[in-house]
Amino acid sequence: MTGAADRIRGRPTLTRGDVIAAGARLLDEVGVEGVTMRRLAAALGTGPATLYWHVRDKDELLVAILDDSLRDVVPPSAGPWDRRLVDVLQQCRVVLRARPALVLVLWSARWDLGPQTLRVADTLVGLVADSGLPDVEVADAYFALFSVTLGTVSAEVHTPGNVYPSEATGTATGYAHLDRYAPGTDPARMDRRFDYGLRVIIDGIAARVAAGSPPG
Amino acid sequence: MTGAADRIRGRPTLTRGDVIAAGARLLDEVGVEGVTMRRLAAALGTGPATLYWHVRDKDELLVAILDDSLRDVVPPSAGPWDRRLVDVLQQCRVVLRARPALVLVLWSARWDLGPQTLRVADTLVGLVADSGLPDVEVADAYFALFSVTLGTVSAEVHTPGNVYPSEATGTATGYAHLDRYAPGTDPARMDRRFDYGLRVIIDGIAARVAAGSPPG
DNA sequence: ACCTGAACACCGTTCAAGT
DNA sequence: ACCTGAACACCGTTCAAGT
Repeated sequence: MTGAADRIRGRPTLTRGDVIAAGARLLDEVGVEGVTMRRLAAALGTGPATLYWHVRDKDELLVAILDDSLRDVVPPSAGPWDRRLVDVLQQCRVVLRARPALVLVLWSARWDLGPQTLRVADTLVGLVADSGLPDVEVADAYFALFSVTLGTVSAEVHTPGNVYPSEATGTATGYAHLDRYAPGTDPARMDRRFDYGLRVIIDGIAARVAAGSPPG
Repeated sequence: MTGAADRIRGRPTLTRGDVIAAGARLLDEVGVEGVTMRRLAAALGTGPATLYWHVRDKDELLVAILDDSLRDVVPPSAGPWDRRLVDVLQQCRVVLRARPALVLVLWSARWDLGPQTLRVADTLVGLVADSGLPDVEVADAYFALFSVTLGTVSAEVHTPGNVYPSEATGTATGYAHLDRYAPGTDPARMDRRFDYGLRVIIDGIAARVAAGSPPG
């Protein structure tokens, strides 16, 4: 009784790929907290126990969905290192914003991630290295860029349309600097803020490279 | 029947402060995933329903614990803006590393946070403003520093002793840049990485300020 | 004002048993 | 090899009822 034979009749055998694809679809439909082993099973017309034949646990499922999502990230083949870097990180942001649950998977920073995830990470680290930074600094600089990218997604996803109180009410809140510089996280601002974050880090990298050896 | 009168006898009345303090203690003892309304109730010798008289829900409890934890963060009273900034962020890192569940609360970036949390945020934004950056850029630069701080805690807390495979096994993994630049997240490395992340952003800020008007 | 018991509507995971 | 039902050991939250 192979899956293929089954698929010819009305009773298709579930594959690991089916489970992951359905998981991704569920993530898109019901959001972060809606993804449940039981709900996923129901969407596949089976019981929760069945899923555990195809994936070890919920965490492995999320790692697999992340990997599948990153398949579409394709680095540009030409251009200066910083433009290519920003381009790839922008693609990552788009992918992660659509499936915010995956941010937590990436934060855990284990290295038993899928091949697509590692491919993207490898690409990014390579582009940072192209800056001319000393070898020991490459991973550290990569981490800063990575943090800003995941941070942007985290901030914009949890509370869309999130304006700092003094802007909304027009009255001061008693926190002078917050009132003045308005660190809200509404979508329009996060677009600018993401680009700015990457830019300021890239400027910092360029300054170090230009200085020849690391200052301060 | 006031709380004070009760406390004189053996039957002290529970206060909101008691619940929050016990919550913080539980967080320290059992870690992120161990903090449960039911477990917290048990630690206080009562049932879960009782807690809901003192806090609206679990989220409000975590916001309150975060705020209480940040009470100890005290900005240095003198020194150049960048040294003070790094000092405060380092204190934040220490507090958050002890209670990693709170990182998620901060990422959600709502503004109905406690007074201590807003005080620390206000201080940090003020210090960034002291750099001389144009007003519109202050919140953006703050966000980059904030991201690296929370990112560092996230990465080091989820998987302590997390070395990239090629370092552990001595064999290449097929990802050339990852193999070469070894982006592991073990504690010793995260110490350096945190400082580096802040440094590279501060250098970027300084470069912008020096340039007079923002480049690129 | 403050607390309680009991319930509602869920979770992730395991495991013996089926085909 | 793959699936199932039923159970285990939990969750957060609500609510009528008690003192």
